[in-house]
Formats: sequence, C-alpha cells, structure tokens
Amino acid sequence: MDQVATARDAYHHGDLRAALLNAALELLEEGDEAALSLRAVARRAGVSPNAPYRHYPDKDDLLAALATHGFQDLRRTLLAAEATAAPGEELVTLAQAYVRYALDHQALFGLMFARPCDVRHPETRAAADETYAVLSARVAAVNTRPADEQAAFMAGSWALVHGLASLVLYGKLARDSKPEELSALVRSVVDTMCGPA
Amino acid sequence: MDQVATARDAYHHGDLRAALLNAALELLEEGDEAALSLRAVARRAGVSPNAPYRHYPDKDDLLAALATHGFQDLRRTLLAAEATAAPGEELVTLAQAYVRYALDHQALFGLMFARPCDVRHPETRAAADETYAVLSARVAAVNTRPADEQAAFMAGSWALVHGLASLVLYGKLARDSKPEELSALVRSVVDTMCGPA
DNA sequence: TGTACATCAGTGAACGCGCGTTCACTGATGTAC
DNA sequence: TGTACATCAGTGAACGCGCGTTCACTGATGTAC
Repeated sequence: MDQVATARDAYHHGDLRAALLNAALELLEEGDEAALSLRAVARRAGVSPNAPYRHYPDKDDLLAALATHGFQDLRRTLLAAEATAAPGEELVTLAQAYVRYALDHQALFGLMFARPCDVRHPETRAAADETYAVLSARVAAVNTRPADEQAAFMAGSWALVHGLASLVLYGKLARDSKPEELSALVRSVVDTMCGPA
Repeated sequence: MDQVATARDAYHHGDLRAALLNAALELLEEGDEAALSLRAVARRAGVSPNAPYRHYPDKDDLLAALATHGFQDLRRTLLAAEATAAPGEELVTLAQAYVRYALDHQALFGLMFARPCDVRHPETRAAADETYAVLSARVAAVNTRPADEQAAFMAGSWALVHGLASLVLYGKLARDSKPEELSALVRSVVDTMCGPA
C-alpha cells in the first residue's frame, strides 16, 4: 500500500524541477563541483538518469540555474544581515556575511563565481547584478566621497569583499583562522580600506 | 634517419617533466580546466598515456605543479611591471598587471586560485606567498597609514586586486570593456580605495 | 677500453568507471464531447 | 457523468566516450670491474 502510494507520488513528481535543484545543492554541500554530475543529481532526487531532461535542456542549464539560485540566496542573506546590523556597522556586517556565505557554501560559491556570466543565461546575470545592488546601495548610503568616485568605490567595495572571500576560501589568506578571527580580519580590512577618506 | 634520430631523442626525453608542464599550459591557454586531462597532456607532449606517472604521482600533483608555476610566473610578471612603473604609479601598475594576467591566462589563473592551497602541496603555498609578498612589499613602501593598519591594508590590497581580477574575468563586473577601459577602471578603483588616508 | 648488469624512463594494451545524452517506451493526467 | 484521446512526465536500456590508473614490458643509459 505504502509502496503503491509512494510509486504513484513518485511518477508525476509534482515539482521535479525544484527537487533537482535541491538535490544538486545537497551534493554541492557535500563535496566539490566535480562530484556534481547530472546522473548524480537524478540519483539523489530518486529519479531516472534522464528525467532531468524534461526540466533542463542540458547540464549547463542546470548549473546556470544553481548559480542563479545561489545569487538570490546570497542576496537574501546579505539583506538579512544588513537588517540586523548596528547603526554605522552595515558595511562591515555585509562584508562579514559575504565572506561567511562563501565559507558556508564553498562549492556553490565557487560555481557562482567561477562560471562566465554570459549572454546565454541572462537570468543568472540579473541575479548577480541584484546581489551587487545590495552592496552598492549600502555603499552609496555610507560613502562620503565625491560623486565622481562613487562608481569606483562601489566596484572597489565588491572587489574587496569578494577578493577576501575568495582568498580565504581557497587558503591563500588567513589559513587556519577561526571564525571570529576571520570576522575580525574582515572588519579591520573593511575599516582600513573603506573608512572615511 | 630523421625518424631514427627523432625516435632516439623521444625515448629518453631529456626533460619530460618540463615538457608535460608546457603541454598542460598550452592546453590551458586553449581551453578551460575541464579540458585538461592527464591523457590530453601526455598526447600533447607526444608521449604515451602513462608516461607522466614517471614524473607526477597523479593528476592532482600535476595540477599543483601547474599552480606553482602560475604563481611564479605571476610574480615575475608583477615584478617586471613594477620595475617599469612611473614613480608614484607602482601600486596602480601592479594592480593593472595583476588583472591583465588573469585575463591573459584565464584557465591557469582559475586553476591557481580555485584550488585549495593546503598542506599537501607546500611548494604551491610558498609560491603563492611569494607572489603576495611582491604586493605587500609595495604596499609597505607606499602606505602612509598607522602601523597597526599595515597588515589589514596589505591583505585588503591583495583582496581588492584579486577581487577585481576575478569579477572581471568571470563577467560579473565591467562586462564588454575594452582593455584600456579596464585599465582605467582598475586605476580609479585603486586610487579610490588605496589612496592616501 | 670492454663488458655485465642494475636502473631509469619510456611503450602499449587493458581495467573498470561514470559520464552526458538519446531512444523507444509507458504510466498518469486533463480536456472535449 | 463517462469516455476517447492528446499530452505531459516519467522509465529503463543503451550509445559512445574519455578518463585515471595499472600491468607487464622494453629500449636506453650509466656504472663497476
């Protein structure tokens, strides 16, 4: 009986597209991007090897969907952190949340940022841009520099924060630091580089 | 005759280790890291599929050697750029050279920075640290900030420059910019973020 | 100077594997009458 | 309300492929005597 019900439920899955995304995210949490094969995703979702093709034209498309999801998730995470920041601490808090996100979702973060953001997946581009917008809005609110430096300051802030995340993530900087040491590092770097001119 | 000589030369190769590295670098210039298989490297070097195992224990070791080479090459590139910089322009010049290196060696740059720099390959770590040292020495020479901000400023400078390179490389920032526009962007960002406090 | 022999650095075939993708199919669903 | 039928969303087997790595091997080299 149970089996019948399960089988029936399983056949027309309901929302296999989302289930595949979740399965892929699970696999990314567990390992690196190399372990993320379409077949593994299908297996994890409990579905036959080619079921994904009903929902994604090919593997690249699934990866793009994952990256899009990642940017949206990072954006929400940043907004949530910003909302709880002490007054005057917003930029540092955003930076810390960004770096923590990278460390908490290593493979996904790598996938998001080590894939070309090109014309073929405009929704991924849009999601990336919206993530950037959270940072740059905060920078605009905080920044005391002349107007003609605004754009450079925005790009620089993203680069700074993203560079920190990348270097730490791959062991180039602050190897073996504990989380609180890392937060302190991010704070001091952001204070030093983004402080009032 | 030629063939005999070629065959004789080919058998004991002389320096297959270096030849494999070069072959791998060529493949990286031509495509992405995914196209870099041990077998493809051996093919490119004109050698049988398992000849590489005389020189590298496994594929991971070859990748580490590539990363090491990349860091040394980047270091030399930075030093050369620095040496030709106009007085007062050293930091900006270094930053521009760093970003250009990333764009000129996309797959290698990705390999260098998207691999964990861990205990298993100390020579790669050392090479990465020496590359960083070029930047931080220059920062120390230029920096006018208080001593207790030195470390943060050094880390921040690397993060800034590396973040710029990464974001541009993967189409997150300054999409479709021409080289000179990019150099101008790097200049304005570095001036804004690293300028005198 | 010549020779036996250990060692080094290659070859070539084979292993098992998992991959992305395609094919022909079938079970479930919804809609027109 | 019931039924025929188109459509949707899965299955399961198979394809060809290139991979990393191992095996047993052989040709080239250098060294001791």
